[in-house]
Amino acid sequence: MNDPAILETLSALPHFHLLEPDLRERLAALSRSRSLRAGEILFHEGEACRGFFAIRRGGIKLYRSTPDGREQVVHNFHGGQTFAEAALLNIGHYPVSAVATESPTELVEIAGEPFLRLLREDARLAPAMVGSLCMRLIALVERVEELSLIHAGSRLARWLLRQPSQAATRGFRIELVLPKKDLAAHLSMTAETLSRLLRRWQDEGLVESERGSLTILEPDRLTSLGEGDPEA
Amino acid sequence: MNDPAILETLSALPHFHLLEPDLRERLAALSRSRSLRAGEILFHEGEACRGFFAIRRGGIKLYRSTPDGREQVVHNFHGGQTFAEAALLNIGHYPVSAVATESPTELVEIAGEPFLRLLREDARLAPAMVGSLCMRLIALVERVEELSLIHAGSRLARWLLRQPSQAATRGFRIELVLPKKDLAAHLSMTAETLSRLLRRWQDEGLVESERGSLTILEPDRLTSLGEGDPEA
DNA sequence: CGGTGCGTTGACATTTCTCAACTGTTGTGG
DNA sequence: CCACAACAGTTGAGAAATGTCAACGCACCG
Repeated sequence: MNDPAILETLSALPHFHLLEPDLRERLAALSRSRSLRAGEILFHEGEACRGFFAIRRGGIKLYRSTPDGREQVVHNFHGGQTFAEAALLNIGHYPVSAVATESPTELVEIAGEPFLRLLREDARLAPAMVGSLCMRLIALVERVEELSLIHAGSRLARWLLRQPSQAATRGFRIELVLPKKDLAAHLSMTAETLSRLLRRWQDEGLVESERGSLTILEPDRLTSLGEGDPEA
Repeated sequence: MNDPAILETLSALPHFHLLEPDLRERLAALSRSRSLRAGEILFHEGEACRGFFAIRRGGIKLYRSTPDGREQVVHNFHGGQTFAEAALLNIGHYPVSAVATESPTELVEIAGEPFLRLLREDARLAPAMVGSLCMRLIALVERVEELSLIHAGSRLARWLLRQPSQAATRGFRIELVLPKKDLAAHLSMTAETLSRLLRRWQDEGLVESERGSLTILEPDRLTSLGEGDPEA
């Protein structure tokens, strides 16, 4: 329970990394570690919200099940990210389901009621959260813009250019944290369409597509693809 | 400086409209009006953050200059929206540049340092902002879900069901605040596709489509359309 | 070695976009 | 009051993008 790793994980979060140590320790005191294997369910859509979560390692997929058995991915979270704060702070239940996507996936769960109490009692906590919520908002707005693009190629180009990338020999290399089929779902297209897009761009020398990574060779042409439909 | 319109503008913001009047007045006291013409720069990327902004009328474009001299549009804001909170609350400098896109563009600037002080001193302010930021987060997440749907019909059905509607004789009537072509763009489809969808649904007795309003006649079938692709 | 899951490719069906023409409304100026 | 332009909305025909289904290769893992 009193895992020092909890404190460490919390300290690294955008929500809390500006907090004074004593406050971080009070947060750690109302948190606990959880470990899941790939496929294990963390919570179900509609469940009462008992707390929110920070990811130490692994990944969590938020999804909603449709009546016809398909599932719609709402978001994927990875190490260093938090989720379900909004559920806790506003609506009191989880609006989506959450499942671990990797083995192991290690989480810190911050208990809901005690956290809300702390939020009311200590005036330093809320301002810190305001800041990090703003960051999340900005990221989501960018996602909306991206999804609003009509052409699958534009959406992919935009996504590629927004990824933090490491310089490589001839271009920018992007390590994929998702399998390509999940990337396709994230971009609201089928795995086949993504595959064909990447193949065409590779043939044209725009990108290099490998298993687990993508390399951007001609950022400028990608930018124009991302901006409009000209497709050239 | 002591423009009553400032108080009015601030009161209409989601961030602040639940605040007690005395607190709103303290906010107004540390705010000032600004007016720009199209093309005027509000702030430059990298500049120290002096405050954040609410738009009274007009528009603001946030953009980033790329090394090769081109500019990448990050977002466009319009009346009733706020921006640059994240810069103030989190990183201390503007990560993008901002320019007015219309003449005139009228803003309220909330001074950064005094605002942060007020945020620390008055414990009512931050929780209010956390609440409204969470609401925006949830709304955006729903929008992302909506846009993630592959079929145009699903997106439209979901949108229709999310609108606040007034009961009418036989169904729920939705007053359109946008022209249909703008609604189509919002749903990431063309005006023609929207028109054909509405015509088909009207022929099938699902909805009633008029200029300026839509009426939902069979919410249940719309729900199933919005949930999956069965299209029946 | 066989199984499982990701990624690719091909053939085909469907949706959706594009382009163009047409209608009806609204607003403007003579 | 009418003619006319401007614009939203509709409709049709054909093209293009994208989804669906099915088969296959390839890596990883027990």
